[in-house]
Order: sequence, then C-alpha cells, then structure tokens
Amino acid sequence: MKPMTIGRLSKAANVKITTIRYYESVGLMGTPDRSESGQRLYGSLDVERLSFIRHARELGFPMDDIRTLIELQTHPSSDCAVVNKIAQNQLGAVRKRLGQLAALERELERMVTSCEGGKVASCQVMASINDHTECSSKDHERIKPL
Amino acid sequence: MKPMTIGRLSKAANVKITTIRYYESVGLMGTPDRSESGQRLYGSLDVERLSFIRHARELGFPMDDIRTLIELQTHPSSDCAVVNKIAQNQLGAVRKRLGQLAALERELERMVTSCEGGKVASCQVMASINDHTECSSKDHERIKPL
DNA sequence: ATACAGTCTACAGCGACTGTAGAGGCAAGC
DNA sequence: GCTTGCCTCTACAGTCGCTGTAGACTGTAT
Repeated sequence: MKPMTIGRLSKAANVKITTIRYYESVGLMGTPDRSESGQRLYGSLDVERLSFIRHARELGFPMDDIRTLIELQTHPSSDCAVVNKIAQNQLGAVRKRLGQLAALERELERMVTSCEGGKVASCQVMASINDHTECSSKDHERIKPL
Repeated sequence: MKPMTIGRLSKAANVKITTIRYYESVGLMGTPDRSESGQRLYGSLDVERLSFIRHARELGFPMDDIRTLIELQTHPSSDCAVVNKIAQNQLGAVRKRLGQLAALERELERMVTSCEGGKVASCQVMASINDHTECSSKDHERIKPL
C-alpha cells in the first residue's frame, strides 16, 4: 500500500491537519516517514491509531490516559485491569460532571421561568445571580467550561 | 465604612486573590483605589460585584456574558430582555452539554460492563475505543473537557 | 526589634488545541 | 515550459479562565 500525505490521513481519520501535527509534537502519534521534500507520509496503521485517539478524545479521556492506553496496546499480553480502571475513572468523572450540570440546569431553569420582562432593575434573573444563598457549594472547585 | 484590602475582599466574596487581580486585569472589576503604599482598597459594593461575578461563573456564564450583565446592571432602566436572552442561551448550552455527557455515560457504561478481565489483546474496552461505528457524530465539534 | 503574614508586579504555565505568516511543493491544464 | 491553485512545511502567538512562581515590599503583633 502506498503512503498518504497528512491531508489524506486527516480526511481518513476525520482529524484536522494541525491537530495531527500537534499529536505528533506531544508524542501521541510518533514521528512519521518523510518524502524527499520533507512531507509527512503515513500508512493505514496510522489511520487506525489516529482514529483510536480521536474516539478516545470524543469519550473525554485526557491525553495522558490516551498515552497510557496506546502504550498498553503495544503490550497486548499485559493485564487489561489498567485499561478497565482508566475507563471506570472516566465514567466516574462523567457522572460527577452530569450531576453538576443537572444542578446548573435546575437553577437556570428557575431563573428564566421567573423572568416576566420589564426593566433590568427589577429583573428576577439578575436577582437570582445576585442571590448567593441557594447554590452554596462550599468547596473551592475550579469552575469548568461547558 | 472603612475600605478593605484584597485579602478581606477575597474572603468576603470567596474568590482567590489572584483571581480578583485577574478580573481587574480583564476589566470585570474596575480599577480600585489604592492606599499610600499602593495596596488595593475595596468597599462593600466591590464585595457585591465580585460575588455576582462568582455566582455567574458558577452558573457557567462565559466572561463576555458577565461583562454584558454587569454593563446592564449599571443601566437599571434598560429592558431585561437581553438579560433573559443570555440566561436562556446559557440554559440551552447546559442542556446540550447534558445530552452529550449522557451519551458518553452510556457508551462508557457499556464499555466497562463488557470487560471481563484478561489480556489487553482481547480487552473489550480497547475494542470499544477502536470501534468507531457507534458514536458517529458527523460534526467537527471541538471536544470539551469534563 | 523581630517575626510573620499580607500585598505588590510581572510573567510563565495549564489543556488541547486553533490560527496565522511566510515559504516551499506538486499535479493539472494551457 | 508556465501558470494556477491547492497542499504542506515550520515556528510561533492566541484561545479561556485562571493558577503558580519569584522576588520585593508593607503592615501588624508580640
């Protein structure tokens, strides 16, 4: 099979070119062969590896976990307990985040339904944001983006 | 009322000192008075404003929206429709994210329950990450952190 | 007087990329 | 051959919302 350039790989795995180069720079993708003029050349194994990374990212796994998973893939005879542990941690993290977002949804819902129009001065939404008594999360946890 | 230093404000509003200075640097907090020796001095209005920012952040509003909300607060006679729009957008964003995360939860659940131990080579979790047919989100959306 | 906590500025770093500038490469049509 | 137009290259800055660090100065309590 003949090698493909980065653009083809990008389409084959549905990952942007710049992202592929980024993955290479952080060691997720390994250094590819180059053509005489210096262009990166990839084979079908690279498509699989990149698709794996993409799917793992879609599942929310952080890069460090993906690095570990790829490492484990190259030792197929090792115990899969580590793999399972990583996946279960991830499931736990997703569930925790689901809980936080559900709480946000409730509060925002309450806010927007209480708005009856009018001026900002008497806006219930503004009042809700100002009112700090409700959502009293005592822990100083970093606020995450949506 | 006598002014307070940044440390007191930090405790009063439950926002870290460095974060307060950051909010100042990006124009969310305005430039405070200074003592002779150059220390920032705040009043009770600043506590309210900072608490407002904090609560809005906890609700996941992006900084730009918060800037707009604060701007609107200084014009109390303007229409609250803009405020409501921002809150509804936010609610929409939260719900969308909830949907994404629920999908992730289902897939991760399936993965970890299908794992029966053994070697990495035959690991169902690994196979699931490799198998790309299931979660086919066609859109190139940026993958968000948990 | 001394100890220690608080505050100052300025800048680098996080994660996971994205975007840009400016240069060079490659295949197809004329 | 020559041009057109896309593809690829490197290197670096920017994104978001902060956090952490270094090194100097200030304020308060004993």
